[in-house]
Amino acid sequence: MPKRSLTAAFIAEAALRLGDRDGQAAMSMRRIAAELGCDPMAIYRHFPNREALLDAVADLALAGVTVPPPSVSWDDRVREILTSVRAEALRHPGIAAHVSARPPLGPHGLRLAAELNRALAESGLSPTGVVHAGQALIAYVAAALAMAVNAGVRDERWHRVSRALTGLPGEELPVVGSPEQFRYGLRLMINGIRAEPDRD
Amino acid sequence: MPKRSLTAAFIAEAALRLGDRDGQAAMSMRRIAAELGCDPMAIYRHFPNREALLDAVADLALAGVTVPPPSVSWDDRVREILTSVRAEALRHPGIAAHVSARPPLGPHGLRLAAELNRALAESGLSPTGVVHAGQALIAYVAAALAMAVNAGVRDERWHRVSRALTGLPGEELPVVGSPEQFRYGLRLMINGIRAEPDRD
DNA sequence: ACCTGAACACCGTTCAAGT
DNA sequence: ACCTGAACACCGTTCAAGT
Repeated sequence: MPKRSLTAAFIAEAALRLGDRDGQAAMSMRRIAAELGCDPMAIYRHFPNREALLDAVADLALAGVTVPPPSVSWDDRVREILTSVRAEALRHPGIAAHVSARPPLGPHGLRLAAELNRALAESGLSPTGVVHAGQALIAYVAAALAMAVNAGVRDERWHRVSRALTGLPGEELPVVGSPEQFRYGLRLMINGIRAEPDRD
Repeated sequence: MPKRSLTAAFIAEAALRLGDRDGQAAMSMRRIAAELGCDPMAIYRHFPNREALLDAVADLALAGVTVPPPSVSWDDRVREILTSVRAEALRHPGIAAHVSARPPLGPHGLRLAAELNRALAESGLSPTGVVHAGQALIAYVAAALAMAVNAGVRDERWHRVSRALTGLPGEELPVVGSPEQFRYGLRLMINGIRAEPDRD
């Protein structure tokens, strides 16, 4: 047998590669098993179900996220962590949607959530404020990521309604899910944190 | 034949009711057809595919969203519209996840996006700022809604990481996807809009 | 011309049968 | 005891056959 005892990590890595190559539609138990050259049921020996496997793959996609050193200001650290999360997830088209749909509860996700909270703790927010703001920021990144995955290209109907209200020509309107749009929302939230009353 | 010529609206309404009763798993073409007492293929006469049908159902779920009169301040209008969107979507468990996953491009969604933009236009943001901020707010609502759908209940692992950083007892931590958590993030964004430099 | 439903090409997961 | 793969209970959608 050429399959060498399967491990959870090996399965998740193969699934990530498969998704990078063939996209989200390829992330079925049957096709992942085919990629591994094993029986679909062999995967269930290492993961209770498909969702658990995808959670592991999603966490793997966050392995490359860069965290700035503590010498960097708290708001730049928040910005860089979240921008890097979005960018890393988008580098893995097969799993990006799942990254956006699930809480970051794998080892890499928890590490990043901890780093995010550590940065927010320096903002002067109250302890509950830190937790609230951290969740709000994670929610925002998740949504921006989902928009980037789903839209990607400019949607004419979106533009029609925006144009009607602002009078701007369509070319100047931000693309849904674009990096510029992402950065703007992030700035709003960080500005909002700075404006919170319970800061030092 | 008791089925009386099917219309798109009639199909969408039946699907919404079915989802309210039996949840997200019931929203398959086959089960919706069974609810209607028709052949699954009859639906394709009115919608090109399942996604188009779910888009229509999602828009229907937004029919009851309340929009405050223009006499209300812009920030209260933003808050009320978005809070109402979240609440109305959660009243329809079969379609809430789809509402959060897709841009609001149906008639009700476009109406609400227009109202949101109108309110933001009064905030003093530049025209592009209005569009950016509107998209960021919609992204935030979508993510908060997805969290409420997916989590709902407290997730112990989330709490573990938050507790480690803040030293708070678990009982005081916000529940992921809770209304309080939603309101906090919304306040951050509105505060952030107020802090934008290009306001009047 | 319109409509139906059988069929296609898949799913995730269970479970009985094999080693 | 462990593992395999056939089978179950579904999918969304195509398309040929019927009216």
